Amino acid sequence: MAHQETTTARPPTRQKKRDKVIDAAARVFAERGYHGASTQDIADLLGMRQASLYYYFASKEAALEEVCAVGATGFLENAEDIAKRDIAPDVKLRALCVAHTMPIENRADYVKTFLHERKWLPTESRRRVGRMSRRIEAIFERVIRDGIRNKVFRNDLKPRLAVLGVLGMLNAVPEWFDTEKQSLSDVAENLADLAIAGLRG
Amino acid sequence: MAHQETTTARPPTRQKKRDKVIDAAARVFAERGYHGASTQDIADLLGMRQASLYYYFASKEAALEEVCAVGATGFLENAEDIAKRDIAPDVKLRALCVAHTMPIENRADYVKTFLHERKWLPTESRRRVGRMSRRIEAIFERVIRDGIRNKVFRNDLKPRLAVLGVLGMLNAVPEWFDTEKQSLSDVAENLADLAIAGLRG
Amino acid sequence: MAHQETTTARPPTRQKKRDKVIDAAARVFAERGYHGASTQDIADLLGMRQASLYYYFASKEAALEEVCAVGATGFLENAEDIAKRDIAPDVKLRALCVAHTMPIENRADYVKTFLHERKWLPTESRRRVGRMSRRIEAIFERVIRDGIRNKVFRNDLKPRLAVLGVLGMLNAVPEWFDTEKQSLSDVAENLADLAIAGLRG
Amino acid sequence: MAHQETTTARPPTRQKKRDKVIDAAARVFAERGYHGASTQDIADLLGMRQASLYYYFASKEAALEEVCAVGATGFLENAEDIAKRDIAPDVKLRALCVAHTMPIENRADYVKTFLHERKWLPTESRRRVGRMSRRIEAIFERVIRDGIRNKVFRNDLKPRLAVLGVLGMLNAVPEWFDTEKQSLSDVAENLADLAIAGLRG
DNA sequence: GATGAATGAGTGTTCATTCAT
DNA sequence: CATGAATGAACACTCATTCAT
Repeated sequence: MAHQETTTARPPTRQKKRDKVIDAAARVFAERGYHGASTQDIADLLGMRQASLYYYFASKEAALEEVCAVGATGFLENAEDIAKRDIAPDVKLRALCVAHTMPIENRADYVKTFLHERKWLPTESRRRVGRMSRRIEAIFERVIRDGIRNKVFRNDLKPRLAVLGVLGMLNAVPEWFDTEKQSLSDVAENLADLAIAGLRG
Repeated sequence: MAHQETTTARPPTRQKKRDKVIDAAARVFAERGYHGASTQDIADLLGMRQASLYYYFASKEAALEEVCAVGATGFLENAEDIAKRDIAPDVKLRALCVAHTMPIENRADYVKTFLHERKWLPTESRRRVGRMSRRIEAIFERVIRDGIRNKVFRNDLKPRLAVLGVLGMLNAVPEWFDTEKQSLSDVAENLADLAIAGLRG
Repeated sequence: MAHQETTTARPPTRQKKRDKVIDAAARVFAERGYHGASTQDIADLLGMRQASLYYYFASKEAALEEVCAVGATGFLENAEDIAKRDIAPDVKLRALCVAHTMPIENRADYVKTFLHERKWLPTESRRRVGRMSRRIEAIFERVIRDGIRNKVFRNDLKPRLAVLGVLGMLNAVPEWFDTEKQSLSDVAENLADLAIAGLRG
Repeated sequence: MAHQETTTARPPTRQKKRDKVIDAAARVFAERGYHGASTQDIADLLGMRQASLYYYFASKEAALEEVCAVGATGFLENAEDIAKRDIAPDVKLRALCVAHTMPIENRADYVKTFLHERKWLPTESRRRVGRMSRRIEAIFERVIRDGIRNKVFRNDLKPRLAVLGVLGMLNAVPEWFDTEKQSLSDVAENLADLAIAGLRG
């Protein structure tokens, strides 16, 4: 598997290699922060020379944007999928909460980078990534408003604030979660309980 | 602790100036992140030359530790004060939540730096600051356990997880809070409601 | 000389493409200077990949030499042609001056590169190109000496100095000449007037 | 003289050192061209580390602008001085020509850099330097127009073109002038003769 | 107290060139 | 013919830190 690169199968190689480079960038950005990470660190992780990275991305900033975009997309796709379902607001919110923790396991580095490092992006790309963030928040806000209207949630809630509270709670997970000590789905269910109970009042 | 040598000593001047330097460091670390901040940035903010900073702190890392310590202390002092009171667990938790948001307004830069940048401290000092973090968490955990025992909170709660959920929610506040658009005490009360309702179930 | 191998050979395609490559190099060298030009710039102009250029020239330096040689040849051929004619020195000088400005219009990039960038050639090829320069100067010097002998020009002239003066004046043209604002032949006649009047005294 | 730096005299040291740095930059830019020159080359010439240069200038571009400005000023000051004199146009033009060659001897590196490298300056500073160039040309143009009006010069002259011709001739001097083989003032007089004779017709 | 001067190490990035395909 | 991939060397520039004054 490791050295099939030279096999007859050509198509995968190119994109696969690029993915590996972005993977390495995500890992290094997640571990050391954007400014604390050097392109040399990324190259080391790949066993490449630093200059060779520039064959795969135009700049460190471009790599950061790509990593952040992947991180945001991980959240968004799940959320948009669930948003479409025709289910009760509290059930939907639980699904959203659980889904929101999932990328933390299989895309941890992308998620961490998206959450903590996107602020260092240059204005232009920060806005692009910011738009994705707002779409995620909008999905949560909609389900909360629906819940209030349906009397599933308290009517003294401030929806925007509730969103920020719930997402704050969920987004903190990658900072303390440890695969070896906990089951992510357990954690997710427990936090969803907390959130839903909090909104029901 | 290390730098209290001059605290009680000569009047204001010496210490006052030192505080301003640390203030500037806190501001710059909060705004640009530890690795994104240069000592030049700090000097600029003070109208000093970069080299002069070293009269006030031994290294950039030392400045970071001091800022983080102040940030943590802001949380800790309030929390320990409340912990001692003899009040019902839910009332106490509300007080803790509200108190935990307070430093966000008057010590925003220290708090942000403590929350986001302490991870870049060298092992030794990271541990020192980490110990303070754990004391804060311990205070929250105790009140939650008390609440469960007193049947004020649900008994299916996992206390540690609940703590991390609540603190995640609260610690996210500085990322989105905007003094000009909201009242911090309103926000604090609303989030406390969310937390307590979440734990009551 | 070196690259005439393919000249008379197979029809256009091969040589034509090669000419385009050298054309692009000339343009880029003229616009950005040899050191400020990258092979990538040349490739961009051709819609090629950078690596493909090396099929057409052995190195950036080799391309520079070729461009310079073409530039020098443009001057030389005209001058040698005129030198052979049996006409009065002042008439001949006028013809030389006018001819010397011609390549500025149809070979501007080659001429500019020859004039300004040949100094960056490695010793060996710089000498080859330098020899052509000196042949051009020699032609001008001969006609001036003839003019002095024939009393068409002042006899207090220092021929070498006069050559350098006249050529300095003419070689500066590409720096300020603008096809859209002036007619090159007008300019040429006027400068020739200046030169001849200067030599006549 | 070389190692008086440590003597009791303080004032000179600071500015003197800065001047030496710019001197070195001028020399390196003149010899290798802006793009062919590395800041390392400049540092080597000074026996400094490359990083230390940045204590004296903000960027390579800033150094280039400063060198060019000095080069232009060398021309301008002389020319403006002469322009004010109340003398016949042909006499004045001779003085201008002679003066224009002077900086070639004592400020050769600055002059060469101004003439050949100013085109690589970023737009903003290129304009600043360009304005100085135009002031020089304007002084030459004025004296030529005066000469035409006074019938000292031919009335079929195109003043702008004549300026460019004369300046082209003079500005080429640094490319071939060799202190050891010629006397600059001889050269200057001879070229002035050429110019004036050319304009008289 | 504060600073001017300097520096070593490292930063992201560019570039001419090579070579297997 | 042409290119994708890679690289070593160099590049301008930044930075935390030091130290004599």
